[in-house]
Amino acid sequence: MNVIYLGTPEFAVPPLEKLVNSNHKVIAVISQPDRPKGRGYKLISPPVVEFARKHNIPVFQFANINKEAQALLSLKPDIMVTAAYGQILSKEILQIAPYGIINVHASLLPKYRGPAPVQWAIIKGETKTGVTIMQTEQGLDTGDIILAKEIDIEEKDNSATLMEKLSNLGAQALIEALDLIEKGEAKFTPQDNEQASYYPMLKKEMGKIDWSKSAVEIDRLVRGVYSWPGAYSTLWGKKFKILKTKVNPKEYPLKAGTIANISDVITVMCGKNSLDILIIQEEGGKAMNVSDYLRGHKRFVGERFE
RNA sequence: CGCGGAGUGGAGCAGUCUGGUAGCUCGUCGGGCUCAUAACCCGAAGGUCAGGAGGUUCAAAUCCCCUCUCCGCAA
Repeated sequence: MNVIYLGTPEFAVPPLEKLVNSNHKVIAVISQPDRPKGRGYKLISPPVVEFARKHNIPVFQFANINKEAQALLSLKPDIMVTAAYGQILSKEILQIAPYGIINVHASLLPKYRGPAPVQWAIIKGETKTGVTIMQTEQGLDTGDIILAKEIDIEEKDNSATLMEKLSNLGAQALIEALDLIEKGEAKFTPQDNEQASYYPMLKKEMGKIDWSKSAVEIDRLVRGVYSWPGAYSTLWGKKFKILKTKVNPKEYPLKAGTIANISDVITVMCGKNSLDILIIQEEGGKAMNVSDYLRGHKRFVGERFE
């Protein structure tokens, strides 16, 4: 089938790659416009655009796709695919392709609808998640389900590693779904709205650690908000990113947030149990193992994260 | 040209304001002690202090100028 692919971030690259190498043909890639990013506000193209250019696939970066129905129609797609595209599609756009439009979503719908399903699944302590291929419709992630694939969330997974796994799993699921649709064998199952949950985009402040919470919860937060926005806390008026932690069952008779012990790691007392910080990044500095960090910094047992 | 921090032996840092023999913790290598050890003791190697045959100076890691690189904020 001739496919128009709509996607933007890193997550959307593997499915596109698999699609390019499949029997289906990607006739166009649509993504968000380049945005100023990073130091100096340089204009950066979305990862999907970079990929498409390398493979000589026509790229469109519409400011508002809903005004471009004619352009899409003239491409004559059989079907369209969305994967973390980033714009809400109008009814008109949804009806352009004869086979409609399907979406790759990184959760087991109807749970974890919304733009940050992977992060939230980790933060909430889920032990499994997955990808769902469903119809794209006007509601956010509410369309009928074509197929889903499960995966376990491991203790060591953070959003970055899990995202990568789900992205690859999603790529596989997407091709299967397209094949089913092409053969006319796809079944469309409505979502059970009773079971549905929706979680919003992460905000920067969500990375701030509340040490009065349990070590288990904080560890989930650290893993869930990695690598954006990243968990952080303040010490000596400086912001420290906390990139990797491990729950430590020890309890100390100290206020939450207090550094209880220093060895190869920094152990901080939490609301319940304590947390070993393994990788830390001081404001302005680079990320490093705590054991390295400690070599050049004074011991600071008894100090307290705010 | 958005704001800011930083580049010093293999690692992490101090020294820069108040120019004048390059230092700390760890690692590495050799030796000692020990039943033994990531412990302890002694010793050694290893740096043109990011780069500029730049400026100031009797003298620059340190003050001034330019370039490169890394990072935090912001987006």
